[in-house]
Formats: sequence, structure tokens, C-alpha cells
Amino acid sequence: MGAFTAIYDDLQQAFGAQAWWPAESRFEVLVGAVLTQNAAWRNVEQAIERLRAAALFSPEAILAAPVAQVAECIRPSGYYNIKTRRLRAACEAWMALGGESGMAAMPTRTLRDALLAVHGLGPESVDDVLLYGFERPVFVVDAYTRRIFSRLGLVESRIPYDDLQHHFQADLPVNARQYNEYHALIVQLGKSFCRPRQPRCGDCPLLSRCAHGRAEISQRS
DNA sequence: ACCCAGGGTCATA
DNA sequence: TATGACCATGGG
Repeated sequence: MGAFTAIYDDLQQAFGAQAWWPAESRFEVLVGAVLTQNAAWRNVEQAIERLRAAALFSPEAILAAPVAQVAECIRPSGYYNIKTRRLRAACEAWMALGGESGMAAMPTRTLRDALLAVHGLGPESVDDVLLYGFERPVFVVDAYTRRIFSRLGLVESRIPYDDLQHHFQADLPVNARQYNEYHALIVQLGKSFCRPRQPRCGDCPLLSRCAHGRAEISQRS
């Protein structure tokens, strides 16, 4: 068994089932993927609620609404001017690609390339949509993933997105359900034990695997 | 008061 | 190719 598979087992043992992504529709995954860029999910939930309350929760409604109204709705999620533009671009793409049915009919590679071409959708946002919205077996890499696995000594801290994604997809079976759980477990672990500056390594379930954690502990004491 | 969050784009070298 | 500035709100 490879290290990435073994760590998945450890995390599942430690944290149990996660059941991500909290969304009621594929479109909501797209909206959430844009709004959660470098923002706390709590704030994204507020922004989504405000869009719903304003009856702006469809690509058509968002595109028809005044830009200022959309911006006001999503304000709690931060970067609201930029994210308003990105959200509108995402809605345009959603419709241009034929909505749910059109996108569901596309091969994963084709759909990924089409979404990456949208201004404001980078690799993580796109892979959120592919994995959590369309159940495609695409591993989502985020800042926690890079930090955790570089501290574990398995990859370089500056490893490019696609390279790190490849490590996971080469080591794990091609299984969207498992990719879903694994990414959620990584975020759970990161929130508790793998902050950039304040790692609390003491009770980390991966401590025995983590040279960084031991080094930090001996440094700080 | 500082740190951080489920990133991405753009200018610069 | 790779680094840094910038975007902005809200909770610990």
C-alpha cells in the first residue's frame, strides 16, 4: 500500500465519515467554489443565503441582476468585487456549456479544460466542481493538502498543483467517493493540526508519520 | 492586535 | 518559471 492510501486510512480512522460538499445542487457547488476562494466557509454560507434571499440563485438570475446587488449579497465572503466578476463569468460558462445536462455529458478532461478557461476559475475551484458537483474522479488539492504532505516529507512544499494531484491519483484507486472523503479529511486535519504558523502537533493523528511535527515540538520547547 | 480562511490573477524579473 | 502584490470580510 502506498503512503497516500495509508494516510487516508489513518485519517478515516481518526475522524470518521465527512460527507462533503454541503450543497443542494450542482450549481451551488460552482457558486461555493468561487466564493470560498481564500475565505472561511462560514462566510460563504452567509453569502449563499443572501443570494437565495434575493432570489438570485440561478445563473440566469445572477446575470440579470445589477452587479451591485450581487456584490452586496456576497459581501460576507470577502473580495466581493472580484468574486462578483468571477461569479458572473462562471454563470456565463455554465449556460454556454449547456447547464447541468450539457456538462454532465462532457468527458471529464474536456469539461475540466473548458472550466479552466473561465476567468476566475483556477485548478482547485474547477476540481471542486468536477468532484463535488459532477462526481468525477478528480482529486482536489488545496493549501492544506500541500502543507500537510510537504510537512510529512512526501512532496516539496512548492510542488505544482497538477503534480501533487497526480501523486494522489496514481496512488489511490480511481474512485470519486474516496477522493471526496479524502479531501474533506485533509481539511479537517488541517484546521485542527496543520495551520501555517501555529501547528498543534500534540494530538495530531499523523504525528508518528511527521518529521516536521517532531522538529517543531523540539524547537518550541 | 495578530492570524487565518476549503485561491486566482496580474505585473515583474 | 517563479516570486510578490493585490483582493476584503469575519471569527478565533
